[in-house]
Amino acid sequence: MASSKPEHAEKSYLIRELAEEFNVTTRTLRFYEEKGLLKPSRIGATRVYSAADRTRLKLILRGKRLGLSLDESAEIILMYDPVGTNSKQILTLIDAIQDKRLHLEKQKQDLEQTLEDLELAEAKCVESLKHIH
Amino acid sequence: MASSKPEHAEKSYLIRELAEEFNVTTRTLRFYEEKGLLKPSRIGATRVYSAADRTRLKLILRGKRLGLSLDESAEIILMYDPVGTNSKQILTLIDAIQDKRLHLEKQKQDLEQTLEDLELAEAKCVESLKHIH
DNA sequence: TCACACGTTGACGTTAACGTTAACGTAATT
DNA sequence: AATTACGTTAACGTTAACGTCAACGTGTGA
Repeated sequence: MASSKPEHAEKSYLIRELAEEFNVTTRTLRFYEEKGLLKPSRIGATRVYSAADRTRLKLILRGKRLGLSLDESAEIILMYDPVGTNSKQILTLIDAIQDKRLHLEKQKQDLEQTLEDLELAEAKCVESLKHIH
Repeated sequence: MASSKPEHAEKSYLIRELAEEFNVTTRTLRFYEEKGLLKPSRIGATRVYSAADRTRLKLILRGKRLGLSLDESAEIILMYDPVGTNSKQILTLIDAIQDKRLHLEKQKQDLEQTLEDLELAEAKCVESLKHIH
């Protein structure tokens, strides 16, 4: 085989492709890059996103749906892959993770409470419908 | 008893009290009022918040912790007490409630996924600590 | 060759949710 | 009477997360 292409090259994406897939604008992707959340490589000037970039984007957007700021999402993403091999740094990281988890657990409670309330509200609506007729 | 005070007057609050209890600034409370989220009564010029106001504030802040905008929280709060006696309006409301519930259910999934991820990240950290020593 | 679709980098505009400052009134202490 | 502590309105400032130009380069099919 004379081809110079590696057999298992990782999938890569152009800015437009990623934007369409996740339903964000290209401006958004460039903005995330400015903030250091994505670091696509380049071919000439045009950005080329790796599978890892895609995953990070996914996580960012998931964070957004949770109401997290971009910085908070960035923090969390950093927690996912081990940065420091130093044991002191790891301990710090564990602390941070536990903090975040506590916060999210609280959020989960709020969420469940709100869902309950809405369920109740809906039931009341249905009930009042019965009595109208 | 010659007292003119009703025996079971509802509890009321000054702006400072509410602000301190919920750890927000008085500016925030006034801002919420501008947006129509709170409607304290007045004694002269100074605001007097009722128990109902307090509850609404609680709901607003719960919404914030979920990442909702003030407008979204306002919507939800409106869902809690029946506005329209009209059956068409009630049907519309039920729809809106179901929409919101769907959205929150999605958010709950995101949240649980993130919690799982963090749990895993923490476990990895703990593990790597073992191998350092 | 020329339009056209796609990419790029600035740079200014916009909205939400308050913060901050100014300028003032009022009620209780000192 | 003066200070202190609280309240008020009005208005401008700030930050985050993009939107929206403008001005330009690049490849490709008619």
